[in-house]
Amino acid sequence: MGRGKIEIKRIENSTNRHVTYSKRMNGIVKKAREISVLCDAKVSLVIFSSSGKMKEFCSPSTTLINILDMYHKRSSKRLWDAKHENLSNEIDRIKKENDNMQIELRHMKGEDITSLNHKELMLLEEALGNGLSSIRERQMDYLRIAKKKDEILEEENKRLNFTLHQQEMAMEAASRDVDDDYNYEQRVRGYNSQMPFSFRVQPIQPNLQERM
Amino acid sequence: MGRGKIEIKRIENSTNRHVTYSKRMNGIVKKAREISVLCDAKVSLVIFSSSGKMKEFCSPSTTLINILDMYHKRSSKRLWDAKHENLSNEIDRIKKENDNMQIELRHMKGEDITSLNHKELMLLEEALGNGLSSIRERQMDYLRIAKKKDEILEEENKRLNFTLHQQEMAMEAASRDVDDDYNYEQRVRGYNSQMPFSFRVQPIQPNLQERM
DNA sequence: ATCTATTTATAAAA
DNA sequence: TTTTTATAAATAGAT
Repeated sequence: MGRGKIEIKRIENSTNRHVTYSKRMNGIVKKAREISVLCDAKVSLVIFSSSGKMKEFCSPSTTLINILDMYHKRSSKRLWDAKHENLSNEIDRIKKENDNMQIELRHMKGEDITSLNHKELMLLEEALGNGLSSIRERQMDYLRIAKKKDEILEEENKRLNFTLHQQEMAMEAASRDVDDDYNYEQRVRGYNSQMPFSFRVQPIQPNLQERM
Repeated sequence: MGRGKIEIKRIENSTNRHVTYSKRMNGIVKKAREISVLCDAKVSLVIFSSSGKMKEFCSPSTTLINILDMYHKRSSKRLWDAKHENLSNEIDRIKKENDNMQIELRHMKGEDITSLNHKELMLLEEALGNGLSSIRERQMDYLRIAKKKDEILEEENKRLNFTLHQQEMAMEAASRDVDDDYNYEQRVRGYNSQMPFSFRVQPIQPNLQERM
């Protein structure tokens, strides 16, 4: 396509060669862009001129990295070292594992189970039953702990009330001895009745502080 | 360059698109080969069709790896390192996802639940309960199908027994006419009483063959 | 760069 | 797919 036909062999005249390079290089890039638009193709094109100038084209829908990735999967040629291959393999492996777990989880939540047969359903039901009973047992633990805590608190309460009562008795006796001590007793009584019940006693059982 | 001018935009007709792809793809590869011969250029060309078929061209004087190396030096874009980093990040991400699912699965099986608080246990219990009821519902479906199958079989059984009985009666009547036919009747009776019950009737309800 | 005669690529049809 | 063929596009050589 030109004034004359040319043989496809190295152009010896350096000027001609460079002129032809720049013309054809633009031509190829244009063609690459066109095929990627017309035909939905992903193209990666890298050209180095004999003088070392680089030209790159990549379809707008992708990246060179992406294309190399696809290339890698197709060609089984190792573009990057074993390390990368290992990473890729590991990703595949973990993804598969992930998918399986996802499916198992969905099944345990009762989703997507129409594909399961009777036996599989039985196993699933058993697993769920076991899970449920473990969880209920654990909840019973909490209940037991709460009850025990209650008991201890109540007992301590009683003890403290008793002590308090004794003190009051003692003070009454004292006030009978020292007549104008009446005001003091009033102050003590007032203090205790203002304080919320829950602050009057402090449990001293660290093992029962479990999180609920 | 063709019978008509075309706009450079995606060819919607899939046949045309594929024809154009294969023609232009060959065209580009030819051009790439030509420029690399005529002008001493190093060219790497990778094309993926929309259907995923790959075509590669690389100047005979070099390799893709070589060109990528040169690309790497020129472009300051880090191809390998970026790739490596991406892979590592993805692995981390997927692994984390994996761990979470693993934990969730274990919890649903009633394992490792001592770290859960009361509210978390309640939610878990609810999820398990929902799962169980879905599964039991599905099992009931199977049961219903089995019952229906049974009913149909039984009905068919009755019908067949009735028909059989009628035939026997007819034969008896015949044997009363033809005196020495007694042996034949004995053979027929013997045959049916040896056959297992389940083989005497054949269900004709393809929709009830669901996998169990 | 730009022009243009010619070659080449390819769109449409088969 | 591949071939055919009319036409569009690319480009060699000149300017």
